[in-house]
Amino acid sequence: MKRRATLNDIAIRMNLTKVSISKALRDHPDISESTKKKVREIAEEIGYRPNLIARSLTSSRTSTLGVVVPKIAHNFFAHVVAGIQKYANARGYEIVLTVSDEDAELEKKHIEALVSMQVDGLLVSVSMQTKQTDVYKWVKDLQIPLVFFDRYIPGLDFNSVAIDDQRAAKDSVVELIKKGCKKIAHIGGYDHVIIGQQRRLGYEEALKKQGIDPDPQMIVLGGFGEAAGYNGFKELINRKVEMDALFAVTFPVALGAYVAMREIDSTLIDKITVLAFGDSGIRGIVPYPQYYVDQPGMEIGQMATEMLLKEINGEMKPVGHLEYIPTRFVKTGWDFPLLDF
Amino acid sequence: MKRRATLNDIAIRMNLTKVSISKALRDHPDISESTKKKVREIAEEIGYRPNLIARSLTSSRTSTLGVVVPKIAHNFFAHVVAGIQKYANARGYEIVLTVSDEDAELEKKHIEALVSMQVDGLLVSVSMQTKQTDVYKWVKDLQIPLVFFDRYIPGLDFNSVAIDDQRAAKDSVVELIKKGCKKIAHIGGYDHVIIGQQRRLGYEEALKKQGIDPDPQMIVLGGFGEAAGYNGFKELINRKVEMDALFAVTFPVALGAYVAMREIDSTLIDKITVLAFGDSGIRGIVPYPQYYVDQPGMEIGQMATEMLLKEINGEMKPVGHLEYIPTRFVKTGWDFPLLDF
DNA sequence: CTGAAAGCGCTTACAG
DNA sequence: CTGAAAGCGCTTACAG
Repeated sequence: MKRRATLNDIAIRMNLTKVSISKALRDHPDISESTKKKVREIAEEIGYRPNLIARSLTSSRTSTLGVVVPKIAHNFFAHVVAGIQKYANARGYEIVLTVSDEDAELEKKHIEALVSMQVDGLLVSVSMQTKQTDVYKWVKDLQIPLVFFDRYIPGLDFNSVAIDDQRAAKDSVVELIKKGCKKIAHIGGYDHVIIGQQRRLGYEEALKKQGIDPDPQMIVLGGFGEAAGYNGFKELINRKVEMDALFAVTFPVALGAYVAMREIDSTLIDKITVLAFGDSGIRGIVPYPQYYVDQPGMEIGQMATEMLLKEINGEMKPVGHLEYIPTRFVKTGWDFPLLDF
Repeated sequence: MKRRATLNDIAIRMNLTKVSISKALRDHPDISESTKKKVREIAEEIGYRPNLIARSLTSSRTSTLGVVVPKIAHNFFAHVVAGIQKYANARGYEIVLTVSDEDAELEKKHIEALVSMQVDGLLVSVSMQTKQTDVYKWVKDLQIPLVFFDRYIPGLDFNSVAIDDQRAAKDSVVELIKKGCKKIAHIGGYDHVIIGQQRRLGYEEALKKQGIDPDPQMIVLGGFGEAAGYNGFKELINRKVEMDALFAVTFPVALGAYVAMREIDSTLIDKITVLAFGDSGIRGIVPYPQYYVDQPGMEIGQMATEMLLKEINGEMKPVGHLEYIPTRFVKTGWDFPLLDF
């Protein structure tokens, strides 16, 4: 095995000390151009790469960001991570990615591990189960920059980036009403999960604004996944609710509802106009759901990273600022730009 | 700011040296149970967490794996990363995730950065443009364990995990023929990209096996994205090719083909049986493509990580072994287990 | 423009 | 069972 080259290897060959080599390589003004040139040549020749671990120990910076997501194999979070990567890499940071799998305990462990790794900052989207905030208070004590994205914990003075769920829900449901839908049911998440609550509130607000009294019979709460959508739709049918439209809290919920419709009476699929939060991730061959709220994952990731780097560089303070990224109300259509990978 | 606690802080409080504290915390047999207990209590009390950077510098292990993927916001790679995470975390490793964006230069830079970070091993899926193998030879020289997944470079003696593209293509096309399809066109990738070549070869092999002579007119090569599918299908129509089935090299290619069909004559959508590599990632409301080859991303990620850890632990040698993960030929259907997030 | 000294927080190997 | 010594590869702060 080739032992990895160190500063000293270059120093010996040049009859200098490692201090000078270190400076030369970092383009420090102390060193003459001719020396720098020579150093770079030899470094190249022997394949020298700085040991970032050693550098981090002295500089107390790792140029590394810790990320915690609830899931990675989900279209939305995959896009957020893509946005984080893009922004961070362009600025010389690498990403340590961890997945909590919606488990508050795992989330805590990952944050502790990332702090132990001395990441320069943290980007986290909390799991749906997270109620304890001890870890976050500990992170705050240590003054480690942290920015929440998508799912945040209010009241801890961390900055956050998210979409304005309540407003997006309200505006979209208003659009639906304007397009002629009169009886809009809602299959929602849970009220103890912030996005579930806000989307339900937005839905009710929209109805009221349009002079419709929200009917508790038309609302089913129960989760964010396919099963929740399936069970929710069956429950609406059990209750003999009449509807011409359905507002689903997430795309998987809409999907579950479609499965239920197909089971009950497949003509319902074209009779009920569905609005869901989140893109299916596939366009062009599926005309359902008819409308959706586009959640710009990339932009959320980029903005969160931008804010985090500002905190790291002392250009921004953690003051509990919540930055909203605008969403779009989209009709599922056939014309869209073709992507070439 | 609370300065982070170090071994020495505990040592001073206990009138011991940091060496003993280090041993106690690592449960070294040298230390008495009572001392260990006391050390752990104080560590807990003052919120001590080991500085992994310092530990890595002495132990020359980081418990960190470097990952390079061409894309992250793609269903398949997101699943691979999920599999890597799951397996690695369970064994005490963290993941540094990088994205090459299909750019060979970026891929190289990321690998260099990961090596500088002293990762214990590398998991990489090469970009489609990668032709230069210098970096990989350099990694080999340094004896850093590396396992390729999905997209590999043969001939460098690294182990790899992938699906058997040729065989999966062949078996699936044979199935299609058995189901009655007689004129199967193919929209393929490029021959210089290994998966493109293998899938085309499998397609031709299947036809021959079933006594059909492959017709070059029925094959269009041109990429792996939506645009390639769109243009490919138009080209087939230009050539006045008659077909009752289409084998698309990827799901996006199938999607692009569907867009073209809708433009040309939407009844084609039900007349042409489409087989694609890769799941749409959404089930239940889309009956298209009618068949697909399921690529088990999770399992690929897990197996690659398992092999990498074996190399790191000296239980496996890099000998150019290529491990195939089985795929499944699936009919797109309505019944599937409902996921609850 | 170059270098000697000190240290980052930890572990390893050796001694008692 | 406990500790003194040395060092991982680098950077910082100071001196010349």
